[in-house]
Amino acid sequence: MSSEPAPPGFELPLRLLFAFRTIIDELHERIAREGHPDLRPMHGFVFQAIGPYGTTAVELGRRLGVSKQAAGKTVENLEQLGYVERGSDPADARRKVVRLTNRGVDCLARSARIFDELRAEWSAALGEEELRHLEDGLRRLAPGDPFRLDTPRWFGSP
Amino acid sequence: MSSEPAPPGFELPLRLLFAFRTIIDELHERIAREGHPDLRPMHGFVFQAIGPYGTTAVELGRRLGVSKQAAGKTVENLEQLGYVERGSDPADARRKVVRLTNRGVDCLARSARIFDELRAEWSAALGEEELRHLEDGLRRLAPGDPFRLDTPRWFGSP
DNA sequence: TAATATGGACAACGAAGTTGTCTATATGGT
DNA sequence: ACCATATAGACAACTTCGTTGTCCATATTA
Repeated sequence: MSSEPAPPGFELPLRLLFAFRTIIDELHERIAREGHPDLRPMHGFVFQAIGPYGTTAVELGRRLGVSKQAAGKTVENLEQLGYVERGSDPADARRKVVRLTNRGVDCLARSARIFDELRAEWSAALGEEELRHLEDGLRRLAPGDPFRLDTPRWFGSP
Repeated sequence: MSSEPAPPGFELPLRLLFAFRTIIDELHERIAREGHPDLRPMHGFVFQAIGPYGTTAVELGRRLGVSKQAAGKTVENLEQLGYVERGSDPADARRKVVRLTNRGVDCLARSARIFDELRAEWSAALGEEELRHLEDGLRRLAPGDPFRLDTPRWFGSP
């Protein structure tokens, strides 16, 4: 039993969002300094969704929770920025496989490293024990694969 | 020292976002069942930003971290939905005060109640002690007022 | 009183999603 | 082998929601 009153319920979601933003903004800032200034916040996650072996626009759309057209546009953008390239699949003439370029792989690697660094900083600030508690709590509160980041859709219109 | 290896750094932000989405989706679902089906996810926060005494579009934009024009459009939408109304300020003929209608107040009250209910459910699932730890950790990791939810802008384009 | 600052409206634009439609290619049942 | 169906991708039109730029009315201040 805690003697102090519980905070209002709306604080928790705001804190969650704010903490998320803080991490992503920080990542974005650092990766911009490392030679990727034209990346948008969610691109790192798109790279993760593409993966090292490539995928197709349709599959990417499924993973990200958006339409295949939207995924196609994202791919087009990333292609113009030089992060991905499209090739044809010899086994299926319909498919066009999206793969990371060297620049894309570089970005993905840097992003992973910076995420680890950020986590290490949080661990130092909070204590590793406490941070694991936090992660564990989040896992229990919202179980499942958090990878479908279909935020645009749900943050957008009905 | 923990003997198990730390999870990859990118898991934490995904968990944060996922937990946030879970709460907001749940709120949205419940408040739709209580007579507010046309509310979009962030409208509850907009109501909070308007507050019980009303505000102006410019001030609302400042609070939400968007341009005054964007805030004005949001107000227009909410006005058409019957959640807010605009009146003139006798003390300043330039200002048009945005106030919640009865329907808006009802929605705000329900939203606050549901947020509290959701927090209570999380408290039951996790233990109040643990939940407070979690909230406290988030406060320490991302200190400051989390109310500026300028996600649209930062999730959008550069 | 004149210069500046502020609130609000209108227009044009951009980013990123959506649905709908079309073509090309695989796949599977008869 | 063939036709029906399913899938991948491209293109177009539209919506939503943000942006900047401009303009006017009203306060505020030098």
